[in-house]
Amino acid sequence: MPRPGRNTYSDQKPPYSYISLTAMAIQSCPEKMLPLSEIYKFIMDRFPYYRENTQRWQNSLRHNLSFNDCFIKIPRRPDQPGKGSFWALHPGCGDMFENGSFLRRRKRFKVLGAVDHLAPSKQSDAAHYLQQQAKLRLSALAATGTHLPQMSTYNLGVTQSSTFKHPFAIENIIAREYKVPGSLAFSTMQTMSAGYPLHNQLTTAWPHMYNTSVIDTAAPISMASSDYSAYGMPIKSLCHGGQSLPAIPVPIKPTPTSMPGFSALPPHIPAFLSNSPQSLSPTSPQTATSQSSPATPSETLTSPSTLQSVAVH
DNA sequence: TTGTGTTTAAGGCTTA
DNA sequence: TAAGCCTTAAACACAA
Repeated sequence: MPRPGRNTYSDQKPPYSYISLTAMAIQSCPEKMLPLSEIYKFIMDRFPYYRENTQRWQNSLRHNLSFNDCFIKIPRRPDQPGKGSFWALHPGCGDMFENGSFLRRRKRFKVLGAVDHLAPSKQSDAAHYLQQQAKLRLSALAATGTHLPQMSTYNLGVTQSSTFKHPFAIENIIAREYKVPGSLAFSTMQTMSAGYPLHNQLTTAWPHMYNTSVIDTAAPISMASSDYSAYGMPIKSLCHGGQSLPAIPVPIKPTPTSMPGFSALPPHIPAFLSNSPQSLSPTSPQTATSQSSPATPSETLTSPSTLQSVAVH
C-alpha cells in the first residue's frame, strides 16, 4: 500500500480504487445516491490529487460506474431536472471489500446471471426504494419544519453530537494514515471501539437486505411508518448495539468480520462514510456531500425485493 | 457544446 | 502462470 511521504494526499494518489472512491462518495450522502457530478465533487474535495487531469480519472470513473455491477443507475425523476442519473450502490455489494476496507476489494461484485432476467426491474426497484427513503425523510422533516440534517446517519438515534466525527470517517482515516506516514494507522484503528462496517451503512439504505441473513426475494418487506425513524431510517438499523443488528449476506469466503453480530471488527475499516462535509484536505472547500440532491419521490412504497446478487471470485 | 453513459481494448499489478 | 482486478485510453451515442 502506498505511503505518501507528505502529510496529506495533496500530491499523492490515494490508495483507493475508483470503485472505492465512488462508493465513498455515494455512502457519504444521506440519500445513498449521487449524480455523477457530485461524485466528482466529492472526490476532488477530499483528494486534491484528483483536481488535476480530471478528464483522465473522470473517464475512468465513468467506466467503472458502467462496468461494475456494484453500481446501479437511478434515473432522475421529472421533477429532478439535470444531467445524468443518480448512482447508488447495489444492495448486495456490502461484502465486496475485504474486511470491510475500501483499500482492497475482496472480490468482484457481479449480478447473478440467473436473475439477469430481472435486470429491467432492478434499477426501477432500486430507484423506488431509495426515493421512498428520501420521501420518508422529507416528510418527517417537513412535519418538523427542519432541513435535511447534514449529519451522519450514524448519529440518528444515538447520543452523538452533530459535530461528532466518526472514528472511521474518511477524514479520520486519512488523518491517521497519512499525517504520520507509516505510523499508527493500523493500531489506532484497532483501538477504536465502535466500528461501522459498510454493512451497517448499507443497512440504512437497504434495510430489508440487511435485516435478513439471506436475500429472500419472497419475503414481504414491511415498510410501515412505525418502523422508521424521523429521517426515514429503519429504526432497527439504527440500533447498532441491539439484537436487531443487521445480519450480513453470507459471503463466498466468510470472514469473522462478515459474520452476523460483528463480533470482530475489521482492523482497518475505511469508512469514509461520515456525512460530515468537512474536507480531508487542508485546502479543500465545502464538500459535495452537503449538496447532495435529495429525491422528491411520490411513488407508492416499493421494495427492490427482486434484487439478487452475488459476489463472485 | 458539453456532460453523461456505454463499450472495447490494452497493459500493469496482485492473487490464487 | 493464469485469472482477476485496476487503470487508462478511446470511440461512440445520447441528452440537457
